[in-house]
Amino acid sequence: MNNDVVQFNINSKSGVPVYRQIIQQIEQAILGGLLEPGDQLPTIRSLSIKLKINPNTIAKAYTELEIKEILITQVGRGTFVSEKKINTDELERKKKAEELTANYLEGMQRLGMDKHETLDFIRDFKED
Amino acid sequence: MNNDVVQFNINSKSGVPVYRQIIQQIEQAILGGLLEPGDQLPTIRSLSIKLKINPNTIAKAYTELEIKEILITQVGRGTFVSEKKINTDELERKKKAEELTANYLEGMQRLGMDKHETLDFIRDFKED
Amino acid sequence: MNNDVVQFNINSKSGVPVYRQIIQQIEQAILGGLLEPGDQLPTIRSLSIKLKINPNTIAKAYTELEIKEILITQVGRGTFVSEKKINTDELERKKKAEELTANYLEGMQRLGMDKHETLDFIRDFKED
Amino acid sequence: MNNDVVQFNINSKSGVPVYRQIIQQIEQAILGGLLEPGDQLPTIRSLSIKLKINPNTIAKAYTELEIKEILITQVGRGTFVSEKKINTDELERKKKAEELTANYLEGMQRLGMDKHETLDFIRDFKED
DNA sequence: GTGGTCTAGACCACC
DNA sequence: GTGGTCTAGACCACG
Repeated sequence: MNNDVVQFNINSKSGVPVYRQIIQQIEQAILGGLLEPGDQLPTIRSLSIKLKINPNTIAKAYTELEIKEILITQVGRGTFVSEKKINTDELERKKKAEELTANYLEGMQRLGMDKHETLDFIRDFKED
Repeated sequence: MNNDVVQFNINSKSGVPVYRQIIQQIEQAILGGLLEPGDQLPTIRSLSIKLKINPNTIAKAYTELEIKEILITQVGRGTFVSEKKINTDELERKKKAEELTANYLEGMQRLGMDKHETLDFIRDFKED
Repeated sequence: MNNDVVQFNINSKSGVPVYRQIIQQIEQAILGGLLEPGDQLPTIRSLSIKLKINPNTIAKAYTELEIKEILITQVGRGTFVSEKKINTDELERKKKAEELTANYLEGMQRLGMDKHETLDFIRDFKED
Repeated sequence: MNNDVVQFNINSKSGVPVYRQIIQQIEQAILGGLLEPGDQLPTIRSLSIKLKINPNTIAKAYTELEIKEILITQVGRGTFVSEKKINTDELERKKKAEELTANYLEGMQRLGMDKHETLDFIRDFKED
């Protein structure tokens, strides 16, 4: 069995708090359907080892998502995607995608590329 | 003359320090050619009013860019893009673009869109 | 000026997490009108000294209330009662009072006092 | 015979450990005379089903009360209130009642009700 | 094994 | 001065 549905990608130099990067990536994974209601998330300890991050930092991310009722945690069992508040609706997803895209296009524009050039750049971009 | 070549876009909720966002956006603008050696930057006061940000924060960004010799401040005249260290070289620019793009594609993938769908999404995306 | 509108009363032996006691008492104070929108809460450091508790524990309580949009924090200024989501409505207050009362009456009943005896007990109870 | 003399009331969200809530409520029931020396307690299994709680948790509560010599377990027969150490003395009971009452009145005060209003509130309070 | 609480302490961002 | 982030480590509750 493989819990690694979410490929966490932490950039500790970006200035974005690590715990916030985790929150964002979990939220995106839920919106994108990678994580579905009832799915178990990696345990705090396993993720902390994998990402080489202090367990408390992972816990902080999970806790915030629990307060928002996006995750549910059961001590002794693990942390799961909430069955209730599934914001998987298409609108929310589109909104997040637009936000990401707007930010991205702005960044590329500052680097001197308009939308057309950016599209070309992505097309030539090697997927890792 | 118009100082508003750079369209600053500050997100105070992102967790990225504001001064760092300013630095990054100025650097990108220089790399992208929007700002050229000798160009004047907005004064601290005007930018602080426009972005509704504490002047100290703008000053901190400018100071850091001065230390990097990317900007030069001439007392009583203003702050300018340095003639010296222009990192406009194509490689640096491409590297930044690749970083931005990789992050972006990862985010979109988590939202359930592959490269092809993302390209479609950008094409349909209305520029603000 | 006196910030001590809320008389925090922490019982570290009760088994209820300290940070949760703080949360509960702040929520009650807001519902009861002791704390009003815009009011500043004691700073993390001052409260941590007063209650002889680690600042992180206070911060954890404030953070949870911020996620719930009950408090707003401005770094460098302090933490304040949110202007927006004021749950001061009478219904919410009554609900909390009923919860408290039900718990209390159950406890007294287990100690062998019915409602009538409990009312007598309260009447004779010396306020400290 | 009816074992349901004690109306257990577990709140798993309160932060108070479940096993501690059970202990407290049994102790209160003994102090209040609801449970008398020699009375049988519900079996671990039946209580775990009724309260939807892990049997280990019930066992932990009973064990701790055995250590305190408040309960006695007779293998194959069940768990009983000890004949020996009955802390039914009036002073102990009054102390517990005062503690409960002080906490309660503080909570109500934070919700904006003084002793008089609280008495009215209890009078109008419908017993479940 | 799981997550939760709390402490102590370092460093950062912002006013 | 304010709060925020992160680490390290101890101990607890629960399965």
